Amino acid sequence: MKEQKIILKNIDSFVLQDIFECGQCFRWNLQEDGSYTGVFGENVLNVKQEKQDIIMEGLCKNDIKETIEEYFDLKRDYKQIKEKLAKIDENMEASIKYGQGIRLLNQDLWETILSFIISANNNIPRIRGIIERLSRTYGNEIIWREKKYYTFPSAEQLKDVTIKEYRDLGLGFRDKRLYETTQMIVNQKVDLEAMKKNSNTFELKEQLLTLSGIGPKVADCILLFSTLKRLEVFPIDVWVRRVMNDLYIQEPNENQVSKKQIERIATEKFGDLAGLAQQYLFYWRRETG
DNA sequence: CTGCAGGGGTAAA
DNA sequence: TTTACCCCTGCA
Repeated sequence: MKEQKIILKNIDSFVLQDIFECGQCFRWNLQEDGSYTGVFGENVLNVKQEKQDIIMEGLCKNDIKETIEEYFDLKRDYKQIKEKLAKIDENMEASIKYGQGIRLLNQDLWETILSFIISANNNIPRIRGIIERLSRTYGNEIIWREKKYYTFPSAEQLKDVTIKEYRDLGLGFRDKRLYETTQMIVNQKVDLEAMKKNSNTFELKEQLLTLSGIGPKVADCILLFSTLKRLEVFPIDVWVRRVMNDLYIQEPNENQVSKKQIERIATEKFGDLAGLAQQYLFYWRRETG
């Protein structure tokens, strides 16, 4: 672990608020100066934007350049993707204009699995609080610039945590789900390392669905927001249902619209970029009402 | 002040 | 296909 710094100049498609507030992550905190500080893996990082420059500094386990290239998905050409999606219709054009700085983070698979189990039927402030307490209680402490930070606890670190302890942490009915999923992963009923090498998206989703607390929506979020990075999946939550119905279906009661129907339209319109289209539409709709 | 709906769904009936 | 679910917040 050593203090490192990197400055990205003239980088395209990179806006802090878009990246950190678009719903894909829960551990990046807005600072008073407009920068964000977060913990991912063993790293603590502060990211700020000054004119055209993105300045990143913090404690990194490995080389900061490689670390952030991977985490912030810097090798992907978002400009090209956005141009392609914007041509589809005026809705996509508007949503991309709004969230033009979005990048889909490559987040640790294990952390993403637990985070999105916690997210089920929950609101963002509470999700963030739970994850913070979980890290503070069971993760490793890192001190940077005289402040304490905590890594997200590993499966091994959570292996002996009881359902009651989760409940006391404020997890509510998700206590059992966290416990069961952790046991399944520790006992290799689901092999995360094998999943990272699996190229079959359908198989990956099937495996995720065997874990407690993971249904179709959470599975898709994990496929999209973790290092698995499947851009073709299309997580459907209340906001996506709403925006898709308003734009493309116009059923008076949006709850009547089936997921199958939404998925079919998403695949037809957005193809293998459905996941990114979902993120632009979701962020646009949730932030602008 | 109390009551209640609803929130980035899932599991069980 | 429907319903309960832990906890917090906003609002009647």
